[in-house]
Parts: sequence; structure tokens; C-alpha cells
Amino acid sequence: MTQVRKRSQMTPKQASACCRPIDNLLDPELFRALSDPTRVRLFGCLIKCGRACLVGEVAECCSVDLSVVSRHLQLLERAGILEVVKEGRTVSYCVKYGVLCEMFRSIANAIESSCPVHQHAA
Amino acid sequence: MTQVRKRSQMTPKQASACCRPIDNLLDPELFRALSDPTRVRLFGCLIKCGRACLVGEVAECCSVDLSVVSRHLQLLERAGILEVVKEGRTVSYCVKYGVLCEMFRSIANAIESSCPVHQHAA
DNA sequence: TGCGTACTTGCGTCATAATGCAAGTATACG
DNA sequence: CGTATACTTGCATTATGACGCAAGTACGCA
Repeated sequence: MTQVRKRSQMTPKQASACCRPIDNLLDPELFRALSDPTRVRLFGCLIKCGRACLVGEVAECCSVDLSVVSRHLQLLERAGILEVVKEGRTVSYCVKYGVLCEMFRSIANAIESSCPVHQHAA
Repeated sequence: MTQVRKRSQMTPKQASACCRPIDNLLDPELFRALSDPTRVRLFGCLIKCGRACLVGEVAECCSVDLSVVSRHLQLLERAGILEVVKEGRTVSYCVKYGVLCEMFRSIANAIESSCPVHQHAA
């Protein structure tokens, strides 16, 4: 019996070697961007606002310094979940709704497809 | 016109005051658990393995000390995404697939329902 | 061209967190 | 009982990150 083991018999080390959809989806950088309460609060405001918002506007949601808000928004943009729009001396950020939805759905699907119970159903 | 503003006219501060499904879903603690590369690697192994794994087994996936792995797994368990099973002197962890799928799907749905384009369609 | 507005960046401080080693605990086994 | 196994915990070290203040930049406007 030299064939591929059933997944339930694999060691975690063996499992780590086999490539699955989940491998490219669990990005620590993305999760890190959402791991700070202040940042999540700002992000939540933007999501619910539903339009591009000025840095100064967003800063009103929180009691932290404007410079802190500026850096948080930059970080969320670098994480790929906010889009920045610079016009003259103003800077606006808006949520990349499509990217976010697709990302979270893909993660959910990938996890589901790795679930042993789901394998039975398939 | 003292009625509720259309969402596209809200300031982020006003938006922060109105309660949406997304409010209780973006949990910084959850994301923090997935914000460390080593932890994500261990978590990925468990997801792909599809069964309960011993701490020692999981440690083979990574080049870090066993004590570090032990602590990472404890943290993921406290975040609610791993389940711990203690039997005799062994300790196993397994992924809470259902919880994870539902969580990520809920986030995706909540974000989608806050998307202005989605509002048009509704 | 001088001033105000709207951010951004440099820097120091404080807090949190990742890691390894060594020691400790708890259970199984002979 | 004594010893090996399977972790867990204490502790020191080092790294990362959040924050505020102050200074800097970039643009618009009179």
C-alpha cells in the first residue's frame, strides 16, 4: 500500500506539505491589519459610512491623534482593504467591499473544503 | 428635512453611531490570533490535517521550540477557533471548522450588506 | 508670496508579544 | 517506587507596535 494516505491518517507535518486552497488565503498581514481595536473601529466606521472619507473626518470617530489615524488608514490600505484617493491637499479612503467579501468567502469555502465531514458529503 | 440621512451623506462619525451587523463580527482578538506567521502556519497544518493532533505532532511542522507551539495552540483555543482534548498525559487540538466557516461567511455577508452598490440592488 | 488647511513623518516612550531555555507538573509504564 | 514521556510554565531577552507631540510637506487661496 504505497498510495497516498487518507487525510485522516496524515500527520500535521505531512499535511503541511500538501497544497490546498487555504494555503494562500490565510495571510497574517491581512489579519494583523484587523488585530488592533482602534484600527477596527476606524475600519468599521468606513464600512458603515459607505463612501470615501477624509482622514480628518475619520479621526472624529476616535479619540486618538490625527497622526495615529493617518497611520492606521495607511496600514489598512497597504493591507489591500482600503483604497486611497488623493485630491489636492485632501486624502480620502474608501473600503474595497468587493475584495473583502470575496476574500472572506474564499477563506470560508477553503476551510469548509478541508473539513473531514465535508469530505464525506462530497 | 429632519429625517434620517441617506447613508452616502453620513459622516464616518454619524455612521459609527448606527448599529449594523458588522459591529459584532469584526473582533480584533480573533484577527490577532491569526496575525502571527508562525501561528498561521501551525493553524494551516491543523486545518489540512483534518483531525485532532498532539502538540508534539504539530511542533514538527515548525522549527520553533515545543513550548512556543504549546503557547500558540493555547492562544488559538482561547480565540475560539481550536478545540482542546486532554487525555492522560497527551493534549490534542482540532479545528472548529463549523465555527470558522460561519464566522467568515457572516463577516462577508455583513460587509456586503453595508456596500452602497449592494444597497441599490436591494 | 504669505498664510491657513490637511495631512504626513520623525522620534521618543511605553506596552505587548514572540522566542528559547530551564524547571516544573502530570501521567503512564515497568 | 522510579523513570520516561508529554507537555506547561517561569523568566529573561529581543522585537514589534501603538501613541502623542512636534516639525515638516503639499496644496489652495487671497
